[in-house]
Amino acid sequence: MDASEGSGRKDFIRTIIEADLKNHKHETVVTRFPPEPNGYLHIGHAKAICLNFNIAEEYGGVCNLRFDDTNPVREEEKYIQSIKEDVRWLGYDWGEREFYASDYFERLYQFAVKLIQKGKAYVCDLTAEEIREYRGTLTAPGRNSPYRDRSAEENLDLFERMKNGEFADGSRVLRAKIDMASPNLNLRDPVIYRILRARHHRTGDKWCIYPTYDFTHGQSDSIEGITHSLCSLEFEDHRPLYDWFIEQLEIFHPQQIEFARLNLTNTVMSKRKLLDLVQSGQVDGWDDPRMPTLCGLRRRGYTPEAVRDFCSRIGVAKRESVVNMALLEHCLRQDLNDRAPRVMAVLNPLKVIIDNYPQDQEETLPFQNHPEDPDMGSREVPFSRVLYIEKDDFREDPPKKFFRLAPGREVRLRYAYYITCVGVDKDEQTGEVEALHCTYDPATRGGGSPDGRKVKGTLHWVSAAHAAEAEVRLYGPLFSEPESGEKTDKAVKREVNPDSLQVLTGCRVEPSLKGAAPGSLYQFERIGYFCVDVKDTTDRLPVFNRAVSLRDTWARIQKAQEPKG
RNA sequence: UGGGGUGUCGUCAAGUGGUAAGACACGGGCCUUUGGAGCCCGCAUUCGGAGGUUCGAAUCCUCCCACCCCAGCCA
Repeated sequence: MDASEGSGRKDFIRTIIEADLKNHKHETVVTRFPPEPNGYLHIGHAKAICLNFNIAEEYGGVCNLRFDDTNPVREEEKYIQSIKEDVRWLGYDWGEREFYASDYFERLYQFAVKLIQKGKAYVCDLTAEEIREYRGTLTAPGRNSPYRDRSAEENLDLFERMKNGEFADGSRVLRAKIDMASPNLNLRDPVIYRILRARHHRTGDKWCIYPTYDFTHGQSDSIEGITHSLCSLEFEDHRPLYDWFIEQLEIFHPQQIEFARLNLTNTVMSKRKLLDLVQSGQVDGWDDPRMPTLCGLRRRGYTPEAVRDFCSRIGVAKRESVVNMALLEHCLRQDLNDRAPRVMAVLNPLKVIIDNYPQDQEETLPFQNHPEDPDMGSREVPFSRVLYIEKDDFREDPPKKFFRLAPGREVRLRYAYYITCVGVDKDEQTGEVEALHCTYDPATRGGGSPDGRKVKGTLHWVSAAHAAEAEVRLYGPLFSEPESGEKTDKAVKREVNPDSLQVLTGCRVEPSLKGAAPGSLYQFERIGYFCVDVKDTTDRLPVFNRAVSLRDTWARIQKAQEPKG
């Protein structure tokens, strides 16, 4: 694998792990991906998933899937299903190693009891507001709770009664007894258990007290024998607390290593902001193809291979960064270039009549499914007198470097014939071009020229009488500005990019696309990669989502030609 | 004004005292029955800043600056 080959391309986490293995600090590697089942996974999670699962595989270890389900009011079974589906889709298999923090509730309770017995935890009757007030500030130390010095016996009794449901929700908490003057706020007697009468999706009504995340995560890692607990930067401050629990409890000590989470240009990554987009109706649900969610990317046409390639290319480090969306798109193009069958589709049809092609004649022409991969075979595509080409492929008054069709100009129809534009039909009122008249050269059948003459352009086309109708959805960046406001709240309030979705109706696709399987991927030649939409495609009308466009050199030339202003 | 982090090309990112990898993007060329793909070339005399140590520093020392995280009974 990558980690063992190459010299300079190992990230700091793998460097640490290799040292630990070499020193025999650990003989094996156990990692985990620990999502909270309260939302859908996005590309940022994919970074963590790939990191944890790949490391386990590279070093001959294992990776657990563990749901950190310690807050029943926010978590739901449906998220567990979607998370499992997404991890599986990415191509990872956790085998039997599917765990739940809630499976450890009994043990966690015993851990808490142990802390109380050691005089390291106490039941506190302060209200939430009072606790906050007693905590102090960033610069001022906190004050001890008046309940801090209760005896172990009293604490044990109270804690048991908390568990037994004798007290009202929120009336008391169990706190670790550490140091109210610590400059690290996490060490100022943090709450480790709260009373919460909420039905848990897995343990039902068995518990009315729940451990906090801080009291759960590290110990769950310990219980599972996680050697390297990889998490995001914001937990750096919590590490001393987790270490304190582990030491007090005298249990296996996993090593936490923090890395920077993924940010991407022109989108947002936080669950809250994504939820805002969904709830405000600015997008069409979690799997809207514009969303950076895994279900959104999947529906858009992203492949797990492309996502994994992306995750391996972005690297892992501690500095916070924003990766350019162009890299993600590049990964998809690279993957799909090899695998997507090529087809013809005309998004904005312009009628072309081949004047010298016999009225009632039609024929079939062989097309390669992939010009660089003969193994993908070929197909027959019908040709006839009336065709459609792309509106953009004709200019009555062509600018410099425009290689496509124009009056008097000859171009090649892909795999078909050379045609020359001999006339333009226009609407008398508007002057809009309605159809083109062309002549074809029968000697160029298949697209080659026996006399060796060259044409500068090759156009895609469909036969009007044979083509199928389709709806095509073109997607652009969710937000128009690169810094999409991972940092500021107003960013989400800003509307999504008005050009993020463009729906094209009346598109014409070659007949082989009739009945294309939902989810299947194609390259529309000269346009981009498209995925048959799994939700809205019907028997009568296929819907195609543009996963990513092809690199468009002409667009760049045009842009360069634009008068600057 | 407390604590914890981070600062290397437009964007990611290697480099850990021996004289700045790679990728994306960008620019140029070749090739081409996708203006696609592929191929070739170019792209940081410089590593947040200023001093210092050293024959030699992005790497060590000092000071300074900028940015991020922390005051949930969220995770």
